[in-house]
Amino acid sequence: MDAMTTPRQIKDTLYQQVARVGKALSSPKRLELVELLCQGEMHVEQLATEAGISLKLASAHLKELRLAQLVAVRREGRKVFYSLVDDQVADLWVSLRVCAENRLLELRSALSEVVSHPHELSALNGKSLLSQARRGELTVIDVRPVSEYAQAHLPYARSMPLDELRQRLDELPPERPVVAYCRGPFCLLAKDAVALLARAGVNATRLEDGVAEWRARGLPLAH
Amino acid sequence: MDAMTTPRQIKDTLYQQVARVGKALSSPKRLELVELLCQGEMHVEQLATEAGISLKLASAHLKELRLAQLVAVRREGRKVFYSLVDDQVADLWVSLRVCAENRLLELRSALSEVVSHPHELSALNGKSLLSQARRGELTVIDVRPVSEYAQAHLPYARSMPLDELRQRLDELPPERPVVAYCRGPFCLLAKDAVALLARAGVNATRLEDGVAEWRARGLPLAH
DNA sequence: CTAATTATCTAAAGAATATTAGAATATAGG
DNA sequence: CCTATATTCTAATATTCTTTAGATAATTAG
Repeated sequence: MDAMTTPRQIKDTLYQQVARVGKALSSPKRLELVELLCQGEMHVEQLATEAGISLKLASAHLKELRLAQLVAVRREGRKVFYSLVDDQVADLWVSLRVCAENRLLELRSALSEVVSHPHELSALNGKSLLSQARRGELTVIDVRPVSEYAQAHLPYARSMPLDELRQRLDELPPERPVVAYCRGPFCLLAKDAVALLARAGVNATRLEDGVAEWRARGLPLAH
Repeated sequence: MDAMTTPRQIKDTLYQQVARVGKALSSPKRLELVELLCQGEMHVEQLATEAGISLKLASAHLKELRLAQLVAVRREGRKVFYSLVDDQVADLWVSLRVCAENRLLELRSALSEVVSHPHELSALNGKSLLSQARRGELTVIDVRPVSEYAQAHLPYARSMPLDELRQRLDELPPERPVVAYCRGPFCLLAKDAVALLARAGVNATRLEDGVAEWRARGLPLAH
């Protein structure tokens, strides 16, 4: 079998290989796993729970991602941790999502249920948000689980996981606007946080970006 | 049917929509069609011939791309022309390819048969190539079919399709190095052109970039 | 109108994928 | 060594995707 001799065979091989990556990104559940991994490394059970699927199915999907070389595995005791191979994969996810958003109307209407309503911080003012946070003119809170905050977060952000937020309201500097962010535009945590804060009388807005979007814009992260 | 109420349902819808784009990019043949469309609009028969598939199959794949909103259709007489919806799609293709190249060893070894051997112009020196071409220190030739050159090409490039090259060797300024490019790293045209030129005693090198890669680098194109 | 060209649609076979359940493997702790 | 835990592997089924062939539709030329 002397494969790979004709131009056609060479080309077929090339596109086939790229399609392996495309195929890895062709399943909704796998995309959700990739987005979770953009937040940092997680073990299989965490991933399965967050994505709302069985541990076995999560394992199968992660295997696919591993075959496409998009994720790396690390065993620690009984737990197996997955992580993105590098930031390029996170960027690819962001590009794919943005491309889909810009094109598919159905996606936009579904997204409107998450982002819902106006006065979200448009993604563009990242730098001004950064300088306002630095000057202490507003409080940036990261409402994801602490483990994700610990791996990477926006500069000047403090960790206030959604499920602790209610009890920790007094930690917020009074009379100062709050900006909450979570895993990205598809994540519901920040939306819930903003609703909770609003009910408590706090002036709160949501930043749609998560760490992956932030980094894809070329903005710095803290660790 | 009051779908789309629970958070889980909303999320599923979102990832499903993005997966539609991922799925469109999960087939080798569709990727090849996308790369061809990066060169400009083409009708179905052209696409089928270039990709080495039947007209029917090409039509079916193009339908998939249309459903994912990646391509647009235009009818002109009996011919149906397809084109990329916008440059963002071309950028996505380039990102996907680069991501795959950086990750999959098999792809790199297959690619080495196309790019083969050393002294290719590394992609990075695009700007210096541009200024050398402007000063007339080297001749840049576009060896793709004229129709593709006509839609977009590198600045200072002249059209010298591969199948006319042999007869038109005398058009090349003598004693000046030639740089040939084609549709991108996966395309064989420029490689063949360089081989042909070398046999004719011309100092020729290949530029791996095609117009999509060139534009994705933020460099200007001519029309 | 008819014939020829170009492309899409429909249907069907075969290949590949998603999902689930049960068995197997690796590790930690007793 | 034995047990519990965390995960992967295997096998099976339902679904979806790719590909081909035949029928159909749209357009142009005569």
